[in-house]
Amino acid sequence: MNIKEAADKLGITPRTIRFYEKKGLLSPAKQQNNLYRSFSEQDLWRLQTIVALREAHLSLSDIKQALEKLERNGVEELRYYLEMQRSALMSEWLQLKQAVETTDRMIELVQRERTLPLEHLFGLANASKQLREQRAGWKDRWDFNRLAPTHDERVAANEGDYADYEDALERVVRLIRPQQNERGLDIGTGTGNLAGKFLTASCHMSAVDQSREMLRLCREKHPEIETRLGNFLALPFLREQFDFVVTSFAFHHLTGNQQQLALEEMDRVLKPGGRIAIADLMASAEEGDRPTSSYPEARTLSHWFENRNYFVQLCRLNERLHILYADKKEHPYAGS
DNA sequence: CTTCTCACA
DNA sequence: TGTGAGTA
Repeated sequence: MNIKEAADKLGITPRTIRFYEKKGLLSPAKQQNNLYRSFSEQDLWRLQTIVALREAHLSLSDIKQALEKLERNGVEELRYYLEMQRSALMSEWLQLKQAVETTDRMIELVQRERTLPLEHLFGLANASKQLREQRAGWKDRWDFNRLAPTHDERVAANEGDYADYEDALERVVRLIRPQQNERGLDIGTGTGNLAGKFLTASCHMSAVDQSREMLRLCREKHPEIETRLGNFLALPFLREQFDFVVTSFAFHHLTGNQQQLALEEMDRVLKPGGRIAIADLMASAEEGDRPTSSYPEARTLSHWFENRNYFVQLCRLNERLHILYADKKEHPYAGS
């Protein structure tokens, strides 16, 4: 099959196909006499895959890698690339959303003032820029992919940061009081220990983690859980999807500013009337131990939720370990 | 109809 | 990440 026929079949131009070939995504045989390209069924299948993945906005170099791995290791690898892409798109989408909000505020500002409020405008721009950089600023300084194979042993040891681990997970479940067929999300799920506990209550669980290896183990243990690559700062879900959102032993990996963003994200994906539980190492304000600790401060987190019309309940399991439970009101502006 | 290259956004 | 023009 010649190039034009192939191009027509796929709804692209011959020019584009040659371009993909130059980029190394494709190498159709050439006829001996005239050097015309000749497309086999294999080539066509490959082109179809490329076109499909382009539609998901994968870059050509990503597609190239995905195709190579797809041939060697099968479909599982492709799934990884698609999940990566989903996570990246979600993150871009959040940034666009933020840009829209900033623009709205600029419009409002310009409309209100008679002279051009340059300083104020610039302030808005800067705030937006900082927010963007914080979102992009997540780094896995611990290499959780490497930690994944031994993670469950470590939490079972029940010491250090993971003291009272099981107890904390059980209490999160009791606080949330999962009902049949509810949708739940576990963020920073690791190997799915917390998310797994909700399966017995017949909930549909989704689990997010930034570590591919952790998620692989999670799927082995609990095939029913829907796993997604992603992190706190750009949850790969649309708004108001979940009846409850939980997280355990993960939140403290964020910096203070990132924690604010993470709370907004949890709030975004939670349905009205939904519940949130955060089990993690926190600083207790009463003790005044904040200066020595980089942990989130329990009271600050509580206030964040209270200011947004949540009913909040805080309990403390040991020196550091707390569980913050927050209940989102059904109608946030009722009565006003 | 096809090839390739150079330039352009 | 593609496209358009010009060539053979």
